[in-house]
Amino acid sequence: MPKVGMQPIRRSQLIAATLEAVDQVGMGDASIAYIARLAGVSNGIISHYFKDKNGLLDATMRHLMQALSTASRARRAALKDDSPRAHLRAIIDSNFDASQVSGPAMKTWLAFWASSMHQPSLRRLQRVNDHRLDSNLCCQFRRVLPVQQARAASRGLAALIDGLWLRGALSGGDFDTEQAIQIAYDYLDQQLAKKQLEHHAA
Amino acid sequence: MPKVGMQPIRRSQLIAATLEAVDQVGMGDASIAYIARLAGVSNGIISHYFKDKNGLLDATMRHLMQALSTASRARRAALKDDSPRAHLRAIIDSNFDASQVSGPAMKTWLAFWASSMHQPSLRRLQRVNDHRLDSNLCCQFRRVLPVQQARAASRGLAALIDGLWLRGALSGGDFDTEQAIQIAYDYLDQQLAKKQLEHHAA
Amino acid sequence: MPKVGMQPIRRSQLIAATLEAVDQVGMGDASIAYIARLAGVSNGIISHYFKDKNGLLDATMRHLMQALSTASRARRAALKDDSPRAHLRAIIDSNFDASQVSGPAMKTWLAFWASSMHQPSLRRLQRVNDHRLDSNLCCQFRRVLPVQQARAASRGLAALIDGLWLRGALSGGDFDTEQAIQIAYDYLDQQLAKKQLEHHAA
Amino acid sequence: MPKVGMQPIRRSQLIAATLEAVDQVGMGDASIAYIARLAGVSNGIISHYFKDKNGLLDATMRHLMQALSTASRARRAALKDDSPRAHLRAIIDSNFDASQVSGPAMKTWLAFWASSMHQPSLRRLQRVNDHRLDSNLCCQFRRVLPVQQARAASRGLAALIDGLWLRGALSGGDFDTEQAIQIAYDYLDQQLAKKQLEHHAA
DNA sequence: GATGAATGAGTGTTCATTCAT
DNA sequence: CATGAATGAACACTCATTCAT
Repeated sequence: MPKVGMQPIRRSQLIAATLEAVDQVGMGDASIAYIARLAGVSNGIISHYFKDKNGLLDATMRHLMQALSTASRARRAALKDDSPRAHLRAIIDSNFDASQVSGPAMKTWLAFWASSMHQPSLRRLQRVNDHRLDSNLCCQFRRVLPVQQARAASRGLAALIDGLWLRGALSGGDFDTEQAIQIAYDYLDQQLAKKQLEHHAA
Repeated sequence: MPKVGMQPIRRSQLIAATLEAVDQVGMGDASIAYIARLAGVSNGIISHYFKDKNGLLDATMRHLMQALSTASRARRAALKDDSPRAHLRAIIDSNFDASQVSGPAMKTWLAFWASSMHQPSLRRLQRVNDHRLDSNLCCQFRRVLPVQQARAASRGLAALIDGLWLRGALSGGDFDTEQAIQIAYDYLDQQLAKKQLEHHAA
Repeated sequence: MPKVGMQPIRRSQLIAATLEAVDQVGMGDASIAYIARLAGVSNGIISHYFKDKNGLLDATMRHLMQALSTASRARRAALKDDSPRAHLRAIIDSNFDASQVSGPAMKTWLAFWASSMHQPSLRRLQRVNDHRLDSNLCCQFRRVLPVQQARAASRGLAALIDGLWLRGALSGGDFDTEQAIQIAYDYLDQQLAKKQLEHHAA
Repeated sequence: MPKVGMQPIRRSQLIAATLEAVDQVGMGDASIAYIARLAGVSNGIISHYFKDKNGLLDATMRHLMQALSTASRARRAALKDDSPRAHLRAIIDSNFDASQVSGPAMKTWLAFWASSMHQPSLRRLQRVNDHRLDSNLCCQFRRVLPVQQARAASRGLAALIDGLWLRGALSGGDFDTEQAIQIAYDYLDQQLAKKQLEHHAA
């Protein structure tokens, strides 16, 4: 059933199949044949749309990142309160969004992280993503904290988010999102509380 | 030539070669042939000592964990100050010990984490390790905090440690250990500070 | 847009692309996709005009042969001198014509020769071509030599031409055409010189 | 039935299978699977002994060349007459030796020639071989001819030999070796005859 | 007439594993 | 103990071909 203009359809179909495959058997065993079978297409189609397996994995990682940044942007655009605290909470929330703590997403992120240690193209994507979170956080912290402290706070919060996420991913299937968010909120408030201390000291 | 008692020698020789291999080419490309070449032995010997490749990876992960817990125990045994704060700082320190932030260690940990999502035996090891850090932290926090708070604090600190470690690993080669430790110390002190607030409130 | 009469245009366009492809990457790697890309058309069009890849290769070889025989005919038609020697020199010249010693031509001829060992259709073409050169040469030699000698002389000269051509093709890019032609002329004159000897002997 | 010291045995076994395969189906269709089946071994063994297919083809071409030079050396060592003419005749003979005009040998040579146009490693081998024939011929011609003439004579004879060989290969299965040798002998004598002419002229 | 989506068999290659020596 | 020869399945990838549009 060959048609015209299939490119975007097939691409997202194959990316979805890749996520599903990584969820089911891990990235190591997510062969092209396996992914193609999940997508219900032939093996050869992958090179047709992504050149090779690497192209597919690249596209899949890009898709995950875009999903995250889209979710984050949506949450922040919907804020009624423009305070730094509200923005930072929205960022925290979006990192524990359902789309990010699902099995496929978590497994794929982890696998990509591991792969990125030895694959320049993935590593580059990885660093772009890391930097974006960091800079988003820092931007907000700087509205209430001096630059030095803002930087430390954003590093700490970014690490805490990733760490909570990581331990959630590794712990099993039951991710207690609420508890994780609470811990992150706590950290956030403690960092913001330094504002007053700073003012008193000044 | 006495060939008795080779077992422990060969085993650690092969584990070391595995770590080196994962560092050099990643777990995906760390084939038995590659590891054997690094160790300077024949391919066949691996099944002799570890049954199969999985056995070797299992043993390697166990080795890493043991190294971490040994380092931690050593630091804590050397403490002159028995306070919870001192113990918790020692635990933090040992997680950013040189042995844990080296290239091979970081790459191998990451690879194991990713693999553990799909390999029951690795997953079991992983959870034991996670639990040990958690319980060590909680144990100390409970000496000054009520159980509920102690649990939250230990989860937060564990996550922060892992997150700092993770972001350090992913960021490139230059791991700013001092900054990471400082952020963790900060978090620790904030959690411990709740003791007084709690007492006042009570 | 009148799409009638495209056949001859498309056919020669695709044949030219085939020659270019064989020149660039060799016959083994001259895939339909590669040729189509060079020609700036879609993959599917080749079966439309040539049924399959074999049809295209067949047509390409026919094209090369026609080019050679056309060149030869043109040279001989332009002769002012009708002597056997003049004709034979013209034949020699046309075999080292620029169109025959160019990279694409040499590489394609060689590739076809090799393929013709295992492909009946190409082999048939090949033999027709060989026979034509032989018979053209023999025809002229017979005007001055007895049949037996004429046959030997034409075989020798044909072989010498092919051999010079082959060694030129294999040697690299720098084909010393003049030297090759000189050697062939030499051989020609020696064969023709047997005429007198023969007469003397008679 | 794995044994030790199989390397030389397996290597020549696989080279023989390669020649047979190229003879049967041509180099294009001589897949590793086909060759392995002919040799009665598994596919994987080829990489074990030759690293990859290219290594096998390289070794096969080297084998053919060595066979030729060995044959040539043997013939020349057996000469009772040390004259240039005798040596040159021996060289001619060895190029039409049964080992060189057999189906497998001819088809493989042709295929290698074609491949060498696009494969640097084969091209290098090819040029070494060409140069050897040229220099052997020239060496003998120089014993009776001035250098300039010797060089031309050796080029001509080399080309004639290759051309006769090529046309024999392409013509079908029936290689009239005797006729080819006679034509080459003729050429040889004509070149040697220039000695006297030269002297007379001088 | 022309496209390009789609197939699926086939390619070279890698690899964990087994086992005779 | 240790070797390395040997296997065969699995892999990513290529390709000529078909066909709905």
